[in-house]
Amino acid sequence: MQISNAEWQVMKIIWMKETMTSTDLISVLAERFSWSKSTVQTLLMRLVEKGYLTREKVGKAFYYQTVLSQSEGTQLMVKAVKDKICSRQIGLFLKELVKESDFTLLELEDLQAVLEGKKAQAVEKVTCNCL
Amino acid sequence: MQISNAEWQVMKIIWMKETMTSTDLISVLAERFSWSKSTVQTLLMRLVEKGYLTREKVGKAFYYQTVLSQSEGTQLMVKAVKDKICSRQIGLFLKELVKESDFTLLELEDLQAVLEGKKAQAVEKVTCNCL
DNA sequence: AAATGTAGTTGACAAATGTAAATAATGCTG
DNA sequence: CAGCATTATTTACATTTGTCAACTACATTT
Repeated sequence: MQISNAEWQVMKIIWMKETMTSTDLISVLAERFSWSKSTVQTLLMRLVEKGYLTREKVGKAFYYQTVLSQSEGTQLMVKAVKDKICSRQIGLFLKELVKESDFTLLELEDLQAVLEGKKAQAVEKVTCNCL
Repeated sequence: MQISNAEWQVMKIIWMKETMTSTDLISVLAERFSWSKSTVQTLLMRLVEKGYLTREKVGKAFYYQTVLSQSEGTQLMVKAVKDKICSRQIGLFLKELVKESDFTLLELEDLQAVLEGKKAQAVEKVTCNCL
């Protein structure tokens, strides 16, 4: 079961805060996308049904927390990308994404190290995975 | 207008070959996903309507070619990812994607260079773009 | 020309997604 | 406790997406 575009936005916010009440979510998302409260509730409902969130009642309001961790979410995104673009485009994809993003020095070094490690398994020519 | 999952699969194939007849597409996609010919035709039709493909009749069959180039497609994917995951996760995302992919030595060096260049703009802490 | 094959067009339909109004339930306040 | 305010549930509906079968038009073969 997939996480839709709108649902990703909800997940992102909750990951930021660990746990949140629907009221908070509603106000954040109304701010960011002018979604109505019903819209947010629907999205929350669906995410719970899909098993990506749980909620528990504390007082009058529900508190939502993620079942899927943020890094698991990131993994899913990795899979989705690998599924949609040709393996030969991954290099370009990475390059563009790097260009358009910010990193700490630590991250950059970490990534460089990973790339360095990859050199041992460097390939003559990347095999296309879509033919 | 978005490119759906199934539509990406079609685009991928056409990008591989520059131009293809629906018959070829149908056989490739039947092979890969057991889609029926109608399914493929529908997808082609939708992609043409969305303006991502054009077609021209040569003899009895249509030849489909992309309007959106493959690298433009990759750019779209970059945007989509940036939109869906928090900027703080990009580092992890890249790392995982690199781990799970193959590269030529040239690509690896190219990427390392890009990262090297990024160091000049390294940031103390990546700012979260979703709060 | 009639029959047969090929390719393309229409129409369909269920599920998923985006979006929200209306209604109900629950807890707080006077 | 009655009424108000707040929060949650139901219902709704238009689009988009995944999947096709049925039907039509064009080309080819007896």
